[in-house]
Amino acid sequence: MRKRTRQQKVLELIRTKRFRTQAELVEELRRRGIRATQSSVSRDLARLGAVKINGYYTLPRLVHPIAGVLEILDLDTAGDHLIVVKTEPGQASPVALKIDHANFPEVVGTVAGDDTVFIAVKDREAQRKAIARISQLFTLRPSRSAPGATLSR
Amino acid sequence: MRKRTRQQKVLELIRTKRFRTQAELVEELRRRGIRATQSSVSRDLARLGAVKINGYYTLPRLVHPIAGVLEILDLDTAGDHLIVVKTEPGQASPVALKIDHANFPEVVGTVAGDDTVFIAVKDREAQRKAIARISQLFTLRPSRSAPGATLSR
DNA sequence: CGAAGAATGCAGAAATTTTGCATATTATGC
DNA sequence: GCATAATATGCAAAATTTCTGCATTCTTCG
Repeated sequence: MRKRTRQQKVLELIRTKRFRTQAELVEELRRRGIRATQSSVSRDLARLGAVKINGYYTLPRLVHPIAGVLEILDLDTAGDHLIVVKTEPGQASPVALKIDHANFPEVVGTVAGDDTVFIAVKDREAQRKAIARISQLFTLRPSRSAPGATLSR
Repeated sequence: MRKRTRQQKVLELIRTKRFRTQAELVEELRRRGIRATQSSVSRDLARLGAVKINGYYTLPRLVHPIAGVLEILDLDTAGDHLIVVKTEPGQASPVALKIDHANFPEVVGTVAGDDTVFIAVKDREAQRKAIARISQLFTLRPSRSAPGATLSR
């Protein structure tokens, strides 16, 4: 799909460079062979949760966790029916609990280990929706690992 | 969507009447204004987890002939390779243990959280059989959520 | 207020899912 | 074992959903 690669690139770009406007991003994307419009970039940024800070687009990273707001370190998929969430050691249970409590219709069930939560979903569509919902529930604090691989959609 | 209403009707039908063949179901659906083919009904039944018991299509989750000591609250699937069982808090382990102990050939492995068990199976066929077997092992005590709500996609 | 930047309704394009047909595979009765 | 009924499935077309760009409106900030 086109959207995925573009979003991935957008992610990578705003992580490595500074962009003041969406037009600049469009320009840079084009330069890298990805044709896109401002509308799409606008929607991408929204979906990625990027915001303009000090005039530049940034992925918000919380330095200090807000009390009551749980952090997750990573969010990824395995096949169409699983979502895997990584947390700090010992945080898997509270995270799973919060997901359970949210009672999303897309979520079939969760299992928590120490720093990992497995979330079973019906199908890819449910997976997609669940990811969207879950990422709303927590603050994502990306670790040093492979950039972008886990944020896109 | 067409699929949803049809599946809903199929669900309702096999709950209220007895159907020996998919052709009968097709006929009954047609009578109620829903045009469908055997192929679709076949796929619906698979998706709904219905199985033929004693020559009639039945929803295994509505069948609990043998009363076990342990209770489960819900039994659902995610894809072809997972079965998800919900239990009361803290009951996941004993439930998983019992499943393990039963040593069903269809069950590849289980993981228990606090109130959820993931059960890995080889394929859809194994999944179906495992569901039938597992639901025999326990008493199903459905919570107050809409019946079937979790079965129809 | 005015201009630049960003968001959004909408219609067409693209991608995904569903469906029915034809047919393969499996179950059933004899 | 067959013969046959019943069910499952590969495939291409149809239906549905999602995405995209354009045009336009809404926001922001000087």
